[in-house]
Order: sequence, then C-alpha cells, then structure tokens
Amino acid sequence: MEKKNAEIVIIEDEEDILELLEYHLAKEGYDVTGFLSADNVERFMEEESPALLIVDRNLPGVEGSEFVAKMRGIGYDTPVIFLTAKDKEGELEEGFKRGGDDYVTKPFNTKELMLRIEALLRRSGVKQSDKLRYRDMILDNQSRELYIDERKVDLTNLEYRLLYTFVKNAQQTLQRDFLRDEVWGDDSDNFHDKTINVAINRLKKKIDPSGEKGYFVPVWGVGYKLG
Amino acid sequence: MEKKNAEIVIIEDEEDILELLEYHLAKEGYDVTGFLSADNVERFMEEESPALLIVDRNLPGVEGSEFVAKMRGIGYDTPVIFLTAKDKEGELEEGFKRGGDDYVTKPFNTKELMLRIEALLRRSGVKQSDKLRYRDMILDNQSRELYIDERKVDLTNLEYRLLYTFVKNAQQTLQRDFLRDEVWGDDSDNFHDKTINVAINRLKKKIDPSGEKGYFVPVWGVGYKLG
DNA sequence: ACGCTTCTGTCATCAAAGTGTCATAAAATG
DNA sequence: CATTTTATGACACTTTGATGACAGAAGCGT
Repeated sequence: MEKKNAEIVIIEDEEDILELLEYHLAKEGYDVTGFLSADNVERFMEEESPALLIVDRNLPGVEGSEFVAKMRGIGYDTPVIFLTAKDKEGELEEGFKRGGDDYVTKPFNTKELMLRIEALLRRSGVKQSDKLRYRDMILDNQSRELYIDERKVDLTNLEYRLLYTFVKNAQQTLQRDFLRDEVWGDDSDNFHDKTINVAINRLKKKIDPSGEKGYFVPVWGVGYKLG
Repeated sequence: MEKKNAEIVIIEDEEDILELLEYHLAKEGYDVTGFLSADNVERFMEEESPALLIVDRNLPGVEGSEFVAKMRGIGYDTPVIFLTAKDKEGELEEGFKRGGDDYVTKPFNTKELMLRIEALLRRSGVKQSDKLRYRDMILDNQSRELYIDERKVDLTNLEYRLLYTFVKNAQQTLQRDFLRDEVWGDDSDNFHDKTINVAINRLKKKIDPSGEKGYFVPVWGVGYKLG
C-alpha cells in the first residue's frame, strides 16, 4: 500500500496556506513542489510529470481555472483539485467545467483534503486495479489468471490476451481488424482470415465447454462481442 | 449533445431521497437504477456494468462502506460516491479507505453532486458511447445494435450500415449513387439496379413490420430519405 | 542442443446466414 | 393510359462462421 512518492504541485498565492499544505503533504510522503503563481508551472510540468495539481482558484494574474483550462487545452490530463475561499455555485461549476476533478473550499479540513487526494490518485494514477470482471469471470492481471465462479481456468497466453481485450472492451462489438491489431499485433502480415475464428473457438470451448453461457456472440461480417 | 447514457446505480434507503436523485440523474440523461438496500445490487452488477455507484453510508443491514469494501474485494473497480447525513471525520476516512472515490454530505447541493458525478466519470474514463438517434431509434455504434423504443432489433451487417448511413444523414434525400458508394463501396461493379430497393425493403420490414412508422420515404427517380 | 509437450496457424469441410437476382405486382408520373 | 419507377416474394448463390485434424513453431526441462 506504500506508493506515496507521487509528485504533487501546489499553486497557491497565500504563503502560509502553501506552507501548511506542503508540510502536510510531505508528511504523508508525497513529493511536493509549491508555486506562488501559475507563471512557471507550465515549464515545470514539461520536465516533471506531477501526478496531481492542487490549484487555488484566486491566483494573482492568471486565474486558477484559466490555467487549468489552458493545460487541458494543450493536452495535459493531470488530475486537479481546486481550492477556493469562496463557495459560489457559479465558481464551483466553472471549476469543474474547466477540467477540475475535485473541489475543496477554504478553510479546509486537512484530513479530508488528504483523503480526497488519495482517492483521486488511486482513481487516476495506477487506476488499473489488477482485476477485471465480466459476469462471472474475474481476470486477474497480476497473476494473469482467470477465475470463473471462484474456479481457476488455465489459459494460454494468446487466449488470455484475447479474453482480456474483450473484457476490457465489454459491450462493444470488436471488429476483426481491431482484434488483429490488438491481440496479434499490427505488424502481423499474412494474417489468415480464419485465425481469429479458431482462436475464439478454442477460448470459448475452454471457458465454457458446454456452450451454455454464450460468452462470445458472433457479429456476422464484423467480428464478435461479449454476450 | 446527448452522450450521457452512463449507467448509474443508487443505493439509498430513504425513499424520498432516492426518488429525488433518480429524478435529477434521469433528467441529466443518465440511466439510473435505484435500490433501497444493498441486497440485490451484487447480482445486478454481474449483469449490467454500471459506470458509477452512489451509496448511502447508513443503510439498513449491510453498511454502505462495507458493501463497497466487499465489492472492491471481489474485483469491482466501479467508482463510488458516498452519501451521508453525518459528517464525522472518522466516517469520512473510513469511507475513502474502503474504496470510495468521493463523498457528499446530506443535505447535498444537487448541482454539486451532478458536477462531481461528471468529474468522476470523466476521470474514470467512461467511454462515452456514441449513439445516434432518430425518432424512436437509437443506433449504438459501440455495440452495433439498434434499439427501437427500448426494444433491441437485430440487424445484419448490410442493414446496419444502410440504416446508419440514413440516420447519419437524416433530413437529406440520399441518392442511389450515394448509397451505393457509401454502403456497398465504390468499387462495386455490376451493381444491379434493384439491389438498393430490395435492401431498403428488407430493412424497412425488419424495423417496422407493420409499415406504420414510415421511416423510409422513396423520392421518385432519386432515392430515399428518412421520414 | 535435444526431445518432449504445448501452443497456434492453416486447411478442408460443413452449416448457416446474408445478399443479389429475377419475375411480377403495385404505385407514381405526365 | 402508357411509361417509368418502386415494392415484394421466391429462389439461388455467395459469403461467412464453426469445427476437427494436422503440422509447424515455440517453449520447457534435462
């Protein structure tokens, strides 16, 4: 559970609050870099890749949400928590709309802020919990194992990748081209038409020998989807 | 701008609050399923795959956070927003620790809740499905399925492409040449005059057997348009 | 490196689904 | 009313998917 070397950037013009935050975050084990304005943050983000931004809404010069909107505009997807003294609904909405992921009003409860940070990092960072589920199947990516109703089912490498691709994109019809690229690799030339059919068939038979579950549904002329 | 068809599950024992939430969420375009207790939610989640859970902390029987902890334990990674009347710090922490992603205290500001939902869905990478609508038809391009009045209608590949072309270009009269290029491909030689007629006919009959809806209107000497 | 096991691509065949063609009826046009 | 265009049902053909068998390829332990 210790992975708290995440890098966090704080932009906050009130120096005492900035220090308070730095203190608490450092204590929690985060790598913290504070800024008093948004001025040099963009350059900083080019070099480092912080896992989270904590941004005051009321910054001198460039407004906090403007800054975030701008960063989103040039492609940064870093999670953002806004801080604000005010609690106007309009501001709240604007903050979210411009790409904020969470919002904390000053004066804030430190504990709550820490928890929100943790939740947000969990959700965004290694958000991949290592287990994927579909119906009664559990795909454990750590061990690369499949469990169906608590029962372990051995899959070959290809079968695992194939099933993973389907579960990852559940609800979608996966076209043959997509499967080919995703599972076999886009460099695979001389790809035989029926390779996918056969692979799916084997997988299907392995995870549902009696065929009663109907995991894979063929979409005629297109591909397959989970059913 | 309708893309909000994410599925949301609410577990809340106070019926009036549940209704209020259902109302607001449905109004925003989400697919909502409400539960008064956590009892049947697990089974439900095996079948559907909701994009988000909104869970009251104070449920009768199994406590809200216990339920979430349990779901996390068996592999579900669905984002969770906790609701609570209380604002005890201990509860807050427990909620986050047990896998909550956000936390809203009752009485809550509806607007804020909506914004938090949006932010969380965005962050958790819910693939917003691209669905096309025309009258009572919903064409889901992810799953390649057609729904008419909530009812699923199976289409063949050709039929799907054909209908898609029409819905994509609703309001326009599609000329035969255009349809031929778009649906059959511009390389199709020896193209029989009546092929389009027959194809449209079959499609028409499949999606509106009684012929009362009049989806396809022939434009004499030109082609067809949606009606 | 060797032999053994397992995995995976290819092929042949069968079955099923989809689609084009044709003949004829119906509708629209002027 | 004659002509052109579209509608529709029947039938045949084509395409696609399923499946079992086989063989080459890859991985494994010795």
